[in-house]
Amino acid sequence: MSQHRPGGPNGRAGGVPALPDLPEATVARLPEYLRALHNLAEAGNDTVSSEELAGAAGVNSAKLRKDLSHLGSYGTRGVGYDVALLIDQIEFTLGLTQRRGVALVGVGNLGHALAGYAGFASRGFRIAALFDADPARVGELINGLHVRHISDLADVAVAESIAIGVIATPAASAQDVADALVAAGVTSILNFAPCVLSVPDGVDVRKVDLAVELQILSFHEHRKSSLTALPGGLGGGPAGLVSAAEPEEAVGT
Amino acid sequence: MSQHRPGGPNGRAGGVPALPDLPEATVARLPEYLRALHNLAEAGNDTVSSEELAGAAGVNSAKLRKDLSHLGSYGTRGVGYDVALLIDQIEFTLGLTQRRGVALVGVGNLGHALAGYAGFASRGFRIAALFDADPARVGELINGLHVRHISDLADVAVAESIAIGVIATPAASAQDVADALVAAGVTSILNFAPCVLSVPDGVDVRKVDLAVELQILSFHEHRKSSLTALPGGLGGGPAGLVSAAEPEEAVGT
DNA sequence: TTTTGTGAAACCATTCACAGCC
DNA sequence: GGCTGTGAATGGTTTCACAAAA
Repeated sequence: MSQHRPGGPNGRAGGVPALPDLPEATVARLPEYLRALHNLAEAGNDTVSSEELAGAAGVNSAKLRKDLSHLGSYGTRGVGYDVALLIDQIEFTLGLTQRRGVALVGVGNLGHALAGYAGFASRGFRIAALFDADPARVGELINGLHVRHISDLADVAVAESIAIGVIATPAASAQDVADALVAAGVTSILNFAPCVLSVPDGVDVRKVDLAVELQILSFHEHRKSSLTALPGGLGGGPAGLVSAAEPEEAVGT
Repeated sequence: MSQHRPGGPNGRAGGVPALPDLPEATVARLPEYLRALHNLAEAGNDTVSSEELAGAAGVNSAKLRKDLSHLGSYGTRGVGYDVALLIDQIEFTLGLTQRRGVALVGVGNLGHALAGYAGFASRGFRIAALFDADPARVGELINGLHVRHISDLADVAVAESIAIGVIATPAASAQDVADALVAAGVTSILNFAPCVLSVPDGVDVRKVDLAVELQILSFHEHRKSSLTALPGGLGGGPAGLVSAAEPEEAVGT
């Protein structure tokens, strides 16, 4: 599987620059750079150095530069990066120049919150439809959208040109929902249910499991607390505030 | 890197096996194995092969075996792993044998949902206190807990022996909240606000950004749709259901 | 024979350090 | 002089393939 397509050196004249395929690790960081850049732009910065931008995104500058170099980047030596230009570059790369439609399935506790999350709209997505399997919830109005029954999924997905499905159901129904999404032509799924989904090749699934995040933190807590018992000590106490002041100003959600 | 502590084969009789430090990638997968194991146990399995367990956890078996070998694992050649034993091992490693207290700050849209999320309680955590900066919300009863003002954080953190803080506030206040958590002695933070936090050494931060997940999916959508335009084609259509049947049965949340 | 545990190989990601350009 | 872009070095992760154990 190793090599990418041979087509190679992407300095093509005309249209689309034919997406060089980026390392996954880089892709996962681009959204973070984008957020930091938007903050900088709002604060009135025209250019930014790799050092500054890296700081605002929480990475080191070498990594940032290497990441950006993969996009065939647009920096100027001795100066830095043009903020506006870089925003455009990254938004194009992430496919955010078209606002993608998202279907949210499961309007329970979490689904309800996601449906109301302003961060989606403000970062390039449009929640286009809400679904639930429970007939009692169908018709409910959430954030300006009516909840529809999941059996309507296929019709709505086409009509609203849904690209991405978000599953916020209990684990027991998640696979059925995934099957329905795939059958409706959805090829990207964000899964909040704590279970593994199986989907055909060509469909991407990303999983977010809130309890897993806590468990990972728990591991480190566990390790830290057993270290304090050790000879070397490592300074056990609550460690007075050190937090370096940050340019990061943050737009409201 | 290769070798763990020289003390090696940890069939020690008495006390704590003194945590070998695991690769981060392994730590991040243990919770997934644990979930799969709980499902298997509920389904009545006593033992499981690496192949089966890997399938249920969505990884390949070589990776699973290497991960488990880092815990000085307890498999039997020719047979597989003892499910109950492995559950204990992983729970111990993750520090889940003690139920950790969690403070949740910010009871807006998302915070509200997190406060009601049953998955936390069922997987080793106890939401011990809710906080908000908005006086209008203080006193509100959510899922059996009263919302308290954030100025009480330090007192409550000690009284309830809070180990982990969850930030579900807007980005603009997240750094202040993080500072307050750190000052109160919290050394692990799960941050849902879309911003970078700076914290002293020794404090762990994990970040979950819902919009970032969608943006990563968007990238792959973008790539897929530009590939369909290419000569090779790669089979563009919605691809009929292939989803292999899975043992995965899933406990309700 | 089945299945684990693990060296060795391959792969991917991060960091270093500096040449090249502004 | 300052800063980007990038080869080369390093370090971590995944995969392979098989010896050893039950």
